[in-house]
Amino acid sequence: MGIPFRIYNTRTRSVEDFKPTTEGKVGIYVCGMTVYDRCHMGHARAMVVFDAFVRYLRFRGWDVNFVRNFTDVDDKIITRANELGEDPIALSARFIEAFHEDADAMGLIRPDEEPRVSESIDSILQLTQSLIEKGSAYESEGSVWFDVKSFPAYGQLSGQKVDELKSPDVVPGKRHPADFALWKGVKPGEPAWDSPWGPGRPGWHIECSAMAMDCIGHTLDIHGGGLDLVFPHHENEIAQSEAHSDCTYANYWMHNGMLTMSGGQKMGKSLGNVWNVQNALKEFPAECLRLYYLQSLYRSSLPWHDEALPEALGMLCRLYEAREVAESMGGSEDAAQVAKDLGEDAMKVIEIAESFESRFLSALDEDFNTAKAMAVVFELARAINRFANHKKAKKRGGPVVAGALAAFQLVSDTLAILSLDVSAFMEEVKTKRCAAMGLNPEQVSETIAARSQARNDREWATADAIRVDLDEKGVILMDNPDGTTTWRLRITDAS
RNA sequence: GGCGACGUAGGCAAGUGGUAAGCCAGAGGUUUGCAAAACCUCCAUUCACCGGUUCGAAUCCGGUCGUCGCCUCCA
Repeated sequence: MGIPFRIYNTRTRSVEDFKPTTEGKVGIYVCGMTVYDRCHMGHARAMVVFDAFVRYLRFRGWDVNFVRNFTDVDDKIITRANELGEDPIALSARFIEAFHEDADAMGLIRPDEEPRVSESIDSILQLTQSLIEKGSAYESEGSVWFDVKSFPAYGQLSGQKVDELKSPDVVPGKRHPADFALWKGVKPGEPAWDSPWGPGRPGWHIECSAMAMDCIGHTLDIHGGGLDLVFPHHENEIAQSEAHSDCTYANYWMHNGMLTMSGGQKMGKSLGNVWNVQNALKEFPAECLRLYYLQSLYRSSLPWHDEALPEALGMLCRLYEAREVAESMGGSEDAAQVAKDLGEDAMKVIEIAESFESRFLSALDEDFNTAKAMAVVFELARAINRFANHKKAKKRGGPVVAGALAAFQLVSDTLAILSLDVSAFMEEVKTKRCAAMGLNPEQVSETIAARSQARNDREWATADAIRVDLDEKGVILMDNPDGTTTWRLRITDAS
């Protein structure tokens, strides 16, 4: 069936009702990575956003065909391969493997299809041939160019006008500076495939059109990707696809915003400010990255800074702790009866839990507003904590928080946040933060045992000295009411 | 030069015509052997600036200033 939703369409610059091409189905194609290096935090935003979006769509009953490609034949790959003295296809295969490692570690669902350029050459050749036959492309010196002047609607997505583009490059054989290569004649040291125009390789944009139409059809419901791809990549995709099929190429264009650096710079390797996913995941749980991305609207630019992940981790811990508190509550009475006995804080939990699904999902239904949706989760967490202050909540509160636990499950089902077992999550946090801070968990435990002994002996001065010492190392102690001491690591840089 | 987006508290960030969600930081309090966590209270008469429309605008319109992205590979 599919519950209706609205989504911002880059082409019309407005939020629109989504209308599927086929009842109940969503065909979505997302531009994946050009695989010549590891996935970094900027790429990861796109991956997480569309991963969550697809989960949400499926949860809402849509039959989703999710396709995300690998561009494994490309100038940058060839350049990198030549630098390393490696075969380009081998190099990209290596980074596809690395991407899958990172994607799995981030908890991303695998797309239904992950086409690669190197495995789609036939389709690319057919599409190119078709464009030549239709008069939209021309061959010149072993290369084939798309004739932008033959496509009047060129620029519909980005608002660009062909003749007003900046300092076009001068390439022999091109009729118009904005014409772009569908097929590039072979050059020494580059991979090549046979074609009717001689050996060569696909151009810059043709691969996505070929793969998308292969996997989904002439008309995609949604085409996604980073905002930086709007021009020329997506513009060119539209031109070549529509010139070929005479169908609308994509009904909705959904673009995620960029990660921006605090100084206004973009994350880039030359600046030495790239955090790749592999390294981030050594220090932070995967859901921490998800929360960082999903706490803002997917199409806004998102500032990256050193405290971004620590802050997200703090938020995530807050949510998990609230869930733990709720899960630890017992009792089997009627919820309404317990609430009546325990007062308005209990009523408040029930009230927020009851309206949760509606508020949370309607936020996602309106342009996938995860920021707004997550705010409701925090409201629920606070209500639980407040309720937990009641002495009888632990014994009798279970029925009261049942709805809240269902709400957390909903968050997990749609956004894949709060999807872990609480203790497993806490353990992961401890392991990763210890590694990040260079601490030995066993040593910490021994030190804490010594302090517990001092506390038993009521030697407060000794106990406090140990606390201060550990605190300086970033270890924060929590003395529980039952006499045990648990600990966690400082995550925001307050020191 | 062209195209586009954005400018909401100390930082981040929702809100797109009806009187400012949420997170972090900060101050005070409850709790605690001391802490931590949690909870409570406080923290934007105001949404870059200037005009306009309206009973009413952060939200619509016009202008000004500023920031960013794209126009070359880019999530």
